[in-house]
Amino acid sequence: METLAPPVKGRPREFCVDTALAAALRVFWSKGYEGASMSDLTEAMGITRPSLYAAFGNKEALFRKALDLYETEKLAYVGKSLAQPTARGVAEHLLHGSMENQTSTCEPHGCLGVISAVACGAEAECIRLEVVERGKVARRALVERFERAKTEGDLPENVDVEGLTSFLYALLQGMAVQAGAGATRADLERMIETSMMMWPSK
Amino acid sequence: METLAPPVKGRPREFCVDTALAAALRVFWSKGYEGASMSDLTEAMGITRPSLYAAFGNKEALFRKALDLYETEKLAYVGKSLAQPTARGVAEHLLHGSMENQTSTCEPHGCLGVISAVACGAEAECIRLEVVERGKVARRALVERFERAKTEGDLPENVDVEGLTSFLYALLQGMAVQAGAGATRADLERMIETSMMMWPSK
DNA sequence: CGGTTTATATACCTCTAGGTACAGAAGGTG
DNA sequence: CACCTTCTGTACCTAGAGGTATATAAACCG
Repeated sequence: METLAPPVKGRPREFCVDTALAAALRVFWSKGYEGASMSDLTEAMGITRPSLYAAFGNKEALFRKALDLYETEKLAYVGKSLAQPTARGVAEHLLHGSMENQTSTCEPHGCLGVISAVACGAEAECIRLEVVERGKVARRALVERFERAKTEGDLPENVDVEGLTSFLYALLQGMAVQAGAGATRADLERMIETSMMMWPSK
Repeated sequence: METLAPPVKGRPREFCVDTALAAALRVFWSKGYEGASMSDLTEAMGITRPSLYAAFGNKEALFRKALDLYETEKLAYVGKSLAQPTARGVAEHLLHGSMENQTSTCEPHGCLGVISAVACGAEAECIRLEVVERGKVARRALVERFERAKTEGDLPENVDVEGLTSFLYALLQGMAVQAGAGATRADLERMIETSMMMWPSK
């Protein structure tokens, strides 16, 4: 852990960096990178502007740290999903995990990744590229998992793994859009159930 | 048509409103409502700022007109899709039409509706609501079409129509996200083919 | 205690956003 | 021709964006 040897020189900061970052994440999550203004952020984080800059660098660096936090904390279910014994289990776990993540009553709806991957202004372009890139990494893991499933015999031979991955990804992304637009958990449950009824079985 | 009785008083305008609107649509389509600045718009439309305001009102009104144009011109395939004889045909036609619309070589990728339905700043909130609302209208048409399909016997009795509609909608939305993130037409073709292999049949 | 270091708070910077005032140009009409 | 109406172009407005200079406050060290 990084809690070793805290440089205790100088005036101690009056806020908790992790708490403030969590607050920033919630703002980005609900408004997107560009939609979140520095004033929104400082207000939600309960700190002043110079404190924010001193602790996090600038808006872009803050966003990246929030994105890291989102991945490690809110997307933890992805790792568990990939570890499911069957391809069907992977898909099911992923869809349910995503649904829970996106329809929590105490956190913003929708998906930070999807919100950020959709184009907005020009200044956000490099942010967009980074988010898309992170998404591609996860996608590759999914492709490999399904290829393994094929060799293990729990996916039919004639299934196009790339196509199936894009399909599942589309469901996840679509779910994020719908959750952001106000779909309820029950709505998404029905969607998932219908989807899983169609999932290819051997 | 509205070409009747053009008020020929005063200095004639030096640009074509329809052409300018089409240019504005392309800007909104690629950058979203907030991402498109007035300077982006005037430059693409080839007119000055006061001309834009005189002809279209303001940014929001311009966007709504662009959205109308998008629906009537770029989403014409939706009507044709709903007219397909079978539920499977409807889904297939919709997916292919959407793919073509979103991966044209001469127009922006992705879907204006999805870009605009994803949250950004606070000023865009009412725009977002309008776009979401328009999406719901189309969704209802799809639900009705699938209910008809069920009575006509080309969808299995046990299919949850709402769930199936959310499912198809998710695919369309996911496709838009992927197209915006750089997916090629070939990528989407494979996704569609895989999806249609799973489509419920009687 | 004074000196050093780091955090806070106020007040400010520049730049761009959406939007507009106003003077001039281009057409019809008497 | 003068006159009225509408469009065009420059130049401007206000508000808010991201970011920072500076003075002060709070801890340590010697």
